[in-house]
Amino acid sequence: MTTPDLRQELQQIQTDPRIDRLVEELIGRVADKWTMLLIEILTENECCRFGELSRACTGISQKMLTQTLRAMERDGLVTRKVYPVVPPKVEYRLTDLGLGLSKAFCGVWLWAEAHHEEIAAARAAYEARQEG
Amino acid sequence: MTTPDLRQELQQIQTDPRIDRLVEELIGRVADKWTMLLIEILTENECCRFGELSRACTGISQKMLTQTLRAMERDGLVTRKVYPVVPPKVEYRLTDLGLGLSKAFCGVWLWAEAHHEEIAAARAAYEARQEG
DNA sequence: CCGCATCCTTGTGGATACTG
DNA sequence: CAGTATCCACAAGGATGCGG
Repeated sequence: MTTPDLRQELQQIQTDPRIDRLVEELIGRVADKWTMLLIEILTENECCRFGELSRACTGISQKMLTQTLRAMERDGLVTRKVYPVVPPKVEYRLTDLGLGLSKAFCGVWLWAEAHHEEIAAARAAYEARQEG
Repeated sequence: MTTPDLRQELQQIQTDPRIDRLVEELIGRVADKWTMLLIEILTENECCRFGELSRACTGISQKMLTQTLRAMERDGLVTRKVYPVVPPKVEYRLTDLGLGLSKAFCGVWLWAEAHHEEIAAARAAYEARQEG
């Protein structure tokens, strides 16, 4: 697995506390389950309608879907194109900014795919320890 | 900035829906603000006491700190070592698993550092559009 | 010093029903 | 089809006080 040392790169960034706060807030906004899933989906099929997203994003409620998409649009991660036809047609697609985030998330997905068994094991071990 | 194509790697993973659900759940667990911050902090200073973490992790409440650390311990991301002394002394440090996640998060941090201004701009533009 | 227990407030998110 | 609006349950999360 190819893992370059992004860590070093990160270490070298000047740390202005005010910017840190902004960045942390941004992380809080963007690092949530639905946002990550939607970005994944929109990376795989470049252009999606509301209903497609709704079906692809298993378990999400209409409300959360709308809400998350709005937030992403606001943050410039996706564009929302409305066609003035009946029945209505709305298309979502990632912006370059969103695509960048998608790439950044790849590492996390790969990590999760690679280690979910280890984590299940760790949990089992933890439970076992509690009982003893 | 060095960004290898992790995307391709990710694409090639076989997608068993059952595993996908596990992975998504894992993402939901791990992709939260406090977890990410604590991992950052524990990457920078390898070994931390409770109080240190409390101070380093600005804004976190005692409760959330304990809760998050427990969850991380349960998932095998950190170890918790208790010294039987008075006053009590407890040390936390990342496991190899936790360190791997730390690396995976680097990309997201870098992205956030690099683009927080763009996002602020996107938000401003969005607000402006709403008023018009 | 580390952390659990309790109370209480706020917000998150699901279900349902209704519109252009 | 693509939402908005409303209601409601539950859980997240802060504040405080106590205990090993």
